[in-house]
Amino acid sequence: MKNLKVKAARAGKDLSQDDLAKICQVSRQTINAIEKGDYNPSIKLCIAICKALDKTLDDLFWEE
Amino acid sequence: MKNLKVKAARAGKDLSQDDLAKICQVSRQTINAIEKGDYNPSIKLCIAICKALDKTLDDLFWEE
DNA sequence: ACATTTTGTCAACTATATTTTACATTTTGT
DNA sequence: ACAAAATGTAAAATATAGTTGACAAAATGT
Repeated sequence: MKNLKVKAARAGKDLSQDDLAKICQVSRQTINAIEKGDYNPSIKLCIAICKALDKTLDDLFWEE
Repeated sequence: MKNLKVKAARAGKDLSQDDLAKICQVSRQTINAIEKGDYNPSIKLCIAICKALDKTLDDLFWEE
């Protein structure tokens, strides 16, 4: 399932996938794959994404 | 750096590393490594640990 | 309409998380 | 003191996250 929360938070900061990738020091394809879903990123990368977007883990990656 | 939050939450549920590993369907060594630190688990595993311990990602894996 | 940026996707490669087996040390219970 | 359970740790193997390069499709701006 897609991660629309990351996509929305990124849009809210007016960043492209490439921008966010550079901030998090990963490839653009990795960010794309995370938003696309069916992916299992590392906690370090999740934290990097959260900090770049001024969100927390619960905001962007928690699921009930 | 050690993850004492996971260790404490696990103790709070009276579970051994092996117990928690079985619930999360990973090896005992993986749980041990996470508590020991210097490790970078996947978000899925972090979520499984949180649910097993009735905590959230921010509770156990967030860092300022 | 055109140029530019952004996004989606693929294949082959590299790095590293996780497993399995195994053993030593520490802790806990009686 | 003893036995059993729990923890720490290590090496070799496997699974998969993340990279790199490349190209097509879609979106955005002028």
